[in-house]
Amino acid sequence: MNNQLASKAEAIRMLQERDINPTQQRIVIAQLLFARPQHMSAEQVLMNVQDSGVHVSKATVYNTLSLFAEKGLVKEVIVDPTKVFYDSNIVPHHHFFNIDNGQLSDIDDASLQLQAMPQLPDGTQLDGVDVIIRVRGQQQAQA
Amino acid sequence: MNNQLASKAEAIRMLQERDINPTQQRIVIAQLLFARPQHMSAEQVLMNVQDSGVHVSKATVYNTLSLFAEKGLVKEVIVDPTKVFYDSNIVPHHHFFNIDNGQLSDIDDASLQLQAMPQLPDGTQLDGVDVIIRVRGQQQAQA
DNA sequence: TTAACTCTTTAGAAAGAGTCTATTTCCCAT
DNA sequence: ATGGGAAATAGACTCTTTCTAAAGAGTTAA
Ligand SMILES: [Mn+2]
Ligand SMILES: [Mn+2]
Ligand SMILES: [Zn+2]
Ligand SMILES: [Zn+2]
Repeated sequence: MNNQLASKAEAIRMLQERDINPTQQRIVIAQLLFARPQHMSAEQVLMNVQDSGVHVSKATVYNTLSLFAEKGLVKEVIVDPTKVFYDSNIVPHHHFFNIDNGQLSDIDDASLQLQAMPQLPDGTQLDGVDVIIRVRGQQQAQA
Repeated sequence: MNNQLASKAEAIRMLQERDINPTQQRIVIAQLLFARPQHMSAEQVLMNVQDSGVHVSKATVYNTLSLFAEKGLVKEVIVDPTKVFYDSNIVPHHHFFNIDNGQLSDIDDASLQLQAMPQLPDGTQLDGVDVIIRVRGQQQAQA
């Protein structure tokens, strides 16, 4: 249903652009994530990579996702108290989160703007703004 | 530093208003939470209640916080991947989250408005909107 | 070629938040 | 007092994430 991967060459290029040593495991995880803009949990990454025949350990998946987030290749989305989502779409945008089925989806950036940025607490700098619109309804998760 | 409790009578009244049977444990947790608007984790609630001399189990703290959330007495704030915060301020408002020290603070509601509500995904209803402004800086957590 | 070195990966143990279960306790109506 | 439903409890358990100690890969230097 979702088996397309980004090319190996493209994955390597993306890693090198961010000064990430393109190891086998990092390449295959990048090919999976950057096949298209998507939201994946660590467990989904692990299962998808293993299904593709490459052996990657759980620790490496976590290490790699953290590294990618640190280097700005993916963005962590904190919205479900039970797990972190990694977003391969790093264009600034916000999210719908369906609390009935756990589905996370992007909000068209044009359709949501903040009126103004509030003054930040003293001595702090802006890191980012996350808007989550929680919705209910639709079928339960189909996984 | 933070020992004031809401009165027992007030706590009981708040519980009864929401059709919650005012048991000993629920009353003392309510006295703690509603002493003032604040954000607490389950663990903080457990420790504070136990410090006050009342014996309450971990399971009861979780059950009670879930019940309060379900009944609308508190609001869950999902912002830190390692734990849920319970907000005793249920007036609609948004949050600053300091990723360096884990501090959660309220944004004055007047200073942050959404320009418009995007169209929701088909077949879904609005549950709520959470805006989190992540900031960096200041000392690490003082706990 | 081998040795040394650094970086990465790995299995599995460990940590921590949250949930579940079986039992006991509490509270109230009779 | 007693019976019964609701709530609380200890502690086992689950699940995500992190840590640890050891093995592997790749690179450079002799
Ligand atoms: Mn959790
Ligand atoms: Mn976690
Ligand atoms: Zn997204
Ligand atoms: Zn708040």
